[in-house]
Amino acid sequence: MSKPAFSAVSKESLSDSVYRQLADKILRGELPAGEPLPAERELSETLGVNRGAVREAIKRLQQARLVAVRQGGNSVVLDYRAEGGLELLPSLLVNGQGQLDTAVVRSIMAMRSALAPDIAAAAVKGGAALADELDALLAPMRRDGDLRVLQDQALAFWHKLVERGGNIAFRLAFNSMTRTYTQVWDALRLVLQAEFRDLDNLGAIAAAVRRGDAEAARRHGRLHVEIGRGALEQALDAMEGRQRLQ
Amino acid sequence: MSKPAFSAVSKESLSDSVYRQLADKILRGELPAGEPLPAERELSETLGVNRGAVREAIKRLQQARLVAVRQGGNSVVLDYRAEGGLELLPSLLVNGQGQLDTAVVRSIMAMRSALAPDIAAAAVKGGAALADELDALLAPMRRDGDLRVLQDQALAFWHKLVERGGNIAFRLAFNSMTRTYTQVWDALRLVLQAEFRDLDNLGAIAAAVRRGDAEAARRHGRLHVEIGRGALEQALDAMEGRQRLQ
DNA sequence: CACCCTCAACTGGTATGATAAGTTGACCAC
DNA sequence: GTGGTCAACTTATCATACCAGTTGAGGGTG
Repeated sequence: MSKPAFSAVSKESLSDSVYRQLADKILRGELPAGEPLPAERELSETLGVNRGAVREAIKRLQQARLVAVRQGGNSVVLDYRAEGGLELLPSLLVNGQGQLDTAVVRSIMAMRSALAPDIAAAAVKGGAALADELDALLAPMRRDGDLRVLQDQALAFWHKLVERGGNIAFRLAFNSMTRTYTQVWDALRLVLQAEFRDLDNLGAIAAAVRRGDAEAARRHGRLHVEIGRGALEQALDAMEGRQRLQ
Repeated sequence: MSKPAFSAVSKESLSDSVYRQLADKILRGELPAGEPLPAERELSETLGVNRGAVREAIKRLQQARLVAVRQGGNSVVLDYRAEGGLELLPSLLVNGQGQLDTAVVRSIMAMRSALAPDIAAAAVKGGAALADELDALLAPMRRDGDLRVLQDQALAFWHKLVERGGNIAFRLAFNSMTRTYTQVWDALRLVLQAEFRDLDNLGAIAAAVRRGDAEAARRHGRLHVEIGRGALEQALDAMEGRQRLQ
C-alpha cells in the first residue's frame, strides 16, 4: 500500500478521459441536476474524439446514475445525492482541483465508526484460525514501530476481519470506503497515527475472536476507530479554523 | 413505492442486455475470477449484436470492477467480493433464477442495524423543522393501518432522516441498500410488519430530533430496526428449515 | 382562440468495416 | 537458457452510414 517501488504506468483510454471530465463537472455542480447534456455528436466534436468513445463514457455515467439517457432526447443530469451509490464516494472526496472536501471526510469517518464495531463482532465466527492470522498481522506491528508498517498492517487487519465476517454488504462497503481513503493514504498517516499505534484494542479484538466473544470484539472495535475519528475531527477543526483566519 | 398504477415500459438496449448477461454469469460464479472473457468480436458474433454494444457493456463491467480490460489481451474476470462496491448489492440479492440469496438478506439486515442508529443520531441537527416533517410523515401512519401505507411512510421517514443528516456516505449507502430491498418490497411487507407498526420508536426519534437528543435518537433507531431484523431472522430460519426437510 | 395533427430537425441506438496499437506465444539465433 | 523476431491474436479508435424515438414549430380545424 505505502510506497510501492514501482507503480503501473497509467494509460487512460479516451472514454475514460471523457467519463472523468463529465463526472467531475456533475459532481462539482458545474452541470446541475436537470441540466441536459450536450448531444453525443456535439460532445464528440468539441472533445475531438469519436462518438463511440463518448457513448462508452455516457453509458458509464448512466450506470453511476449521474445521468438518465433516453433515445430521441438529450441525456439529463441526475441528482447524485438522491440517486448515486456508495461507489461515488472516492470521486467526492477530492474535488477537481485536488482539494479534499472536509464534509466528505467527516462523513466517511462517521460511517467507519458505525460499521467497524459490527464488522469486528461479525468476525468472531472466524474462531481460533482467524485469531491466529490476526495475531500474525499484529506481530510486525509490535516489532517495528514504522508508521508506514503500522498503517498498512492495520488496514490488512480490518481487511481480514471483514473478509472473514461473511457479510457481503460489509465487505462491499468496506471496498468502497477503502478506495476512498487510500486516495489520501499518505496524509492520513500522521493524522491517524494515534489509532495506528493502538495495538491494545486490535489485540483485544483478536483475543475476542479467539474466544468467540462478539460483544468484546464490538466494544474494542468501537474504541479503536474512535481514536482515529477524534484525531481527525481535531485536525479538521484546526484546518477549517486556519482557513477562516486567512 | 407500493403498487404503482402504471410503471414505465422497459426498453432495454442491446448493451444493457449484454451487460446483464455477463454480469449475471460473473456474479453467479459461472465465470470465475481469473477467467478470460471471450474476445469482443467473438462475443458480438455469438450474441448477434455489433461490437459497439459489446464494448459499451464491457466498459460498464469494468466500471463495476467485475472485469479488468487491457489493450491487446483478453479482459479477465475479477473477484467481485474483493473489488466490487456496494452498488453490486442489488444484483446479488436475487440470483439468475429469481431466487433470493438468504446470506445476502442477512448481510443487508446487519448493515441496516449498524447504520440506522447513527443515521438517526446524525439527523438531530435537523431540529424542530425536521421534527415537524417527520411528524407529518407519521400522521398518515397513525390514521391508516394499511400495511402498504405503513411500509411506504416508514421508508420515507428514514429517507428524510438520512437526507437531512448531512452525511453523504450514509446517504449513498442508503441509496444502494434501498435499491436492494425494493426489489423484494412486496415480500418484505408481511415479514417486517411488526417493524412497520412500531410507531412508538419512530415517534420517539422525531421527538429526540426536536430536542436535539442524539443519544435518544440513536437508541430508538436501534430498537426500531432490531424489530425487523429479528422478524426477518425468524422467517429465514423457518425458510431454510423447510428447505432442509425437502 | 384552443385544440390537434403533421413533419422536419433534432436526439440516442445500431450496424459495418477499416486501421492503429498492445499482448501473446511459438520460433529461432546465439 | 537468454534474448530477439514475428505472426496471430487482442483491444482502441475512427468514419460513415442508417434506424428509431422526441421535440417543437407550424399549420390546419373546430
